[in-house]
Amino acid sequence: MRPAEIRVYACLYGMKVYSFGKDERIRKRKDFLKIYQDGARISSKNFITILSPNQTGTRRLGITVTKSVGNSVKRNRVKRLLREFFRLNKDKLPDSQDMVIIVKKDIPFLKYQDVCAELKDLFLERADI
RNA sequence: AGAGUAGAUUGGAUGAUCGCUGGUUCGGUUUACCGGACUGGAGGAAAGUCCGAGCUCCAUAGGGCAGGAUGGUUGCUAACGGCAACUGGGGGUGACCCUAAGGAAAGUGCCACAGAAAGUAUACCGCCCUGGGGAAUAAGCUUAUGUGCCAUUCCCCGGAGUAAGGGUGAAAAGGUGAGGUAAGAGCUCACCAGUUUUCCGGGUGACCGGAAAAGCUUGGCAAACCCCAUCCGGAGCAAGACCAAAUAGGAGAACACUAAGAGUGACCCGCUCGAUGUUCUCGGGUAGUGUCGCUUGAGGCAGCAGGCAACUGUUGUCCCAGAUUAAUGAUCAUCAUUCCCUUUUGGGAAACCUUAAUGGGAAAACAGGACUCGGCUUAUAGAUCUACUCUGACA
RNA sequence: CGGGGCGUGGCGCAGUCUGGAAGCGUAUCUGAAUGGGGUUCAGAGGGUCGGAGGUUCAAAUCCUCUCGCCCCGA
Repeated sequence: MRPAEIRVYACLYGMKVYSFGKDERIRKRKDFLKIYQDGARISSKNFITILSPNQTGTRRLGITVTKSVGNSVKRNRVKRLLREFFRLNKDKLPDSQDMVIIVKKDIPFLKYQDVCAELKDLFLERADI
């Protein structure tokens, strides 16, 4: 099913495509620990991504930003950028998959385009496999 | 014009698309979601957590003793270690700035090196007087005799006085002058500086101004111990209150018994509760994307009045974040601010100066609520305003 | 929210309590020794004592404020 068709179906069932509700977030410490144990890790320049299948039928995102990244303004900005990327590109990701993104320390000031380019490379590669 | 001092304000704006989150409401459906509409959604420091309070709980906290904090005065305040005004001291040409600023004649302690001595002043050198011994010398007297006496000078040993002087040191015991003395010394006097006491005047007060007396002259350090005055019970929203099912323990009261232990996060006294057993009554510990606490408050804004001011009173008006893996974002467009480049216009011989416009590009800080307030401190691109001072020039 | 610790040559530390010349090890450089290197020996250089202010005759040390780092408890 192509993205355009998903949007059509979504409109028919009254669902928003680019929303990002609470169901799509990983919010429990237990879940995080489980994904850390079982998931497959992919490292890139600024992020470490952990992927793990789940049984809920939805794609879920969790973000880990430690204190060493910077003060709360920098941490919040990185989280917002990653959330924005997930929100706009989640229809290209496989179903029933949990995804935790860990932000490395000492990263430079990122724009949205930088995040987009880095993560798109990553997931296009996986799609080919 | 330049340099500077003090204080205040602001911390980009609008729109579109896609999202996040609180509230109200409507519909679907049904007790949990979905959708629609309307509406609210970070700061001057939200930060650091350095003080002070509210609020909550802990036998409502009484006494003692530790410990801690504060330290000019008056006022403001719910309170403060905060603020305002004033006083003393210090700095600056000045606007102005800094100031833990009670007590050193309660006690203890410390003051390196140097120096005689670093605190009940001492007595090493020096100065002066004097006892004894020795040496030298001119005159006089004397004698067998430079033998003795006397005088002067020097040296050695001892006694008494003195604090004027002594390359030091951060600091040396009031300073200058005169008298006085064997030599000296506030020993005495004059002037000056300081201290204490008393009196007069001003001020609510810190304190200020003036007068008199006492020779009184007493080093510094209490951000050394300490003394004095005032204040402080402890813990903190992870405080604290509540909740469905299953499983099975618990709680309260009375009686008996025990006096161990616990409540008390400095300790002691005091106070309160009581291990265990029996009987009766009640109905829930744990758990959790749980609920409440959770945002209306010593609240914001505007006007008027009082006060030098901090601030207070009063009237009107407004409701302005409540997340919990933790919400305010992303993209685009336009405008405004600053800077750079290009071209054009005006002046000029040129270098260049300057006004406006076109096009292109770049920059925009410090920083994100987590129970709530009042302060303090720290970070901060750029922009704006007010008052004042000094220097230079001109009138 | 509460509590504690650290900051001194390039690196690791002492000195701070009780104020009085800033030191130790290692590293660096120079020389000696060796055919050369290492080890060893001798010598030298290198410090705003995290920052600012204050007290004091005098501050790494005492006091106040502040910056950064680390740890612990609920």
